[in-house]
Amino acid sequence: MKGWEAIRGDLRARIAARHWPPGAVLPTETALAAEYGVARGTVARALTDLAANGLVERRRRAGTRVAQMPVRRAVLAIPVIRREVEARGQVHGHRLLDCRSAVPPVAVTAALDLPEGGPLLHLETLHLADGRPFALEERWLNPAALPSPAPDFASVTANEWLVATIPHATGEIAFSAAAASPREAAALGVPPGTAVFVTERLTRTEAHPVTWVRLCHAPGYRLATAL
Amino acid sequence: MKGWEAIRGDLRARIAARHWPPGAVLPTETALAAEYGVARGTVARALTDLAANGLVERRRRAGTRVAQMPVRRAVLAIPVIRREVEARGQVHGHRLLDCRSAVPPVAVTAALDLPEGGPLLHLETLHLADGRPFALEERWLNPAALPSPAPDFASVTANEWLVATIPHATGEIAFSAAAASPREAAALGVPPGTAVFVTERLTRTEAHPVTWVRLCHAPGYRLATAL
DNA sequence: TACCGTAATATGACTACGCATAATCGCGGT
DNA sequence: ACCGCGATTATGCGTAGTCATATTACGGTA
Repeated sequence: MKGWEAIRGDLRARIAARHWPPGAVLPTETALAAEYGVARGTVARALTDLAANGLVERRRRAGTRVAQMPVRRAVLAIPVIRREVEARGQVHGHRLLDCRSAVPPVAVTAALDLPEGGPLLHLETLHLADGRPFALEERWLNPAALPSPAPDFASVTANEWLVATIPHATGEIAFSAAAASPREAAALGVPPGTAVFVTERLTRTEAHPVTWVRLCHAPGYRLATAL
Repeated sequence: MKGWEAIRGDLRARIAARHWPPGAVLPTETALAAEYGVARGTVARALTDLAANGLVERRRRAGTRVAQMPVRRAVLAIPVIRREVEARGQVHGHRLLDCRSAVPPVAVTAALDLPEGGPLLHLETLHLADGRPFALEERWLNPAALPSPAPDFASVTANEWLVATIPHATGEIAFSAAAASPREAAALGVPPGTAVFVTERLTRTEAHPVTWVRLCHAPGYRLATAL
């Protein structure tokens, strides 16, 4: 390896080896640039990257110092479900269990910041991996945010259709554990009350709230990442 | 706002507004630089940042194109438990339930990449929020990775002691849902079989595997973040 | 028409500047 | 000893240019 990534790597190693202990100020960009024989900008890139990863803290004039209690950041990739299944070497399938306009629970309208009582499009989809239940998706879609006509959600999952159609939206995501409701248990083919991993996601564009989803994963699901 | 962040924002907005639909190639850095009246490097920074966030894909010669199916990245901050409890406005406490040398299950030695049969330090800690059970921590520590003497884990949680002592380690983290074992249920004060949120973490330095932890969170726990 | 080598070109990386900004340091006065 | 203000200085950001590299497009040849 070479270039600014090599410098980043070397700095990482020296920090890990406590060459600069936590809290210590490390040399200035200029000094490091001289040491590595590169331009200041190159060292700055490496340091900026380390700062972005929380390994060091940088303040103007104060210099760069090794973080004392680094808050670990885990970057989770949240792919489309089909990708997730395919990444496990399985075949993805899905069945649309329900698709109609209905009035959502207050919790949903509140989360979406929509007036109470307005009907939303309700979808219920069962995702399959190699033909076996993988996750149950319950989704409320804001019709005002959808182009018309709405697509055929039996052939394309709402999940994929949304990322393709309204790709660049913001939102929140939350993970929790819950006991499977009778309905969820039946769909997933597990005993009621089984512990299931739940993902709840909220999506909105600048203009509209778009969708609220609850994904109920079949037992055995793990969300893993390096940190 | 101004500078490269303004350009990034404008590009984001134009992408969101489908000025460049997904899959479209956007103008060259040179063209954009001319349009915004800045140097190429400035536009490059904005584009590089967008690419890092998965909004666009960049390839040499091929140009920059809007991502078709952006993989959303959620950045989770994994704080020390005390911080997590205090962030909820509660008081953190902990009780050391167990602390002794023992031979861990094979799953643990395998995960830590240690020879089977070697004894590790086993800790069991109950974390409290406002005096009520918050999470049960089961931890196996590699004695070879610890400075001696080992600290008094009754007064400092292993969690905090480790981030302070061995701050810059790598590892993996995984989240799942499980039914509380009788022991876990008793410690958390819930019925056995209750669905609990489980965090498993593996930590190692360059020199040694350090620790394996399983955190069993009390019902109601949610791991949330913006995306 | 099919194939292959070469030229053109867009991004990636780096250098060497300069100015802006924010902290800190230190000097001087009280 | 304490306080305040200006000088100093390290990072942050931007510009302009060079070289490297990957990939495409094009044109010539079989």
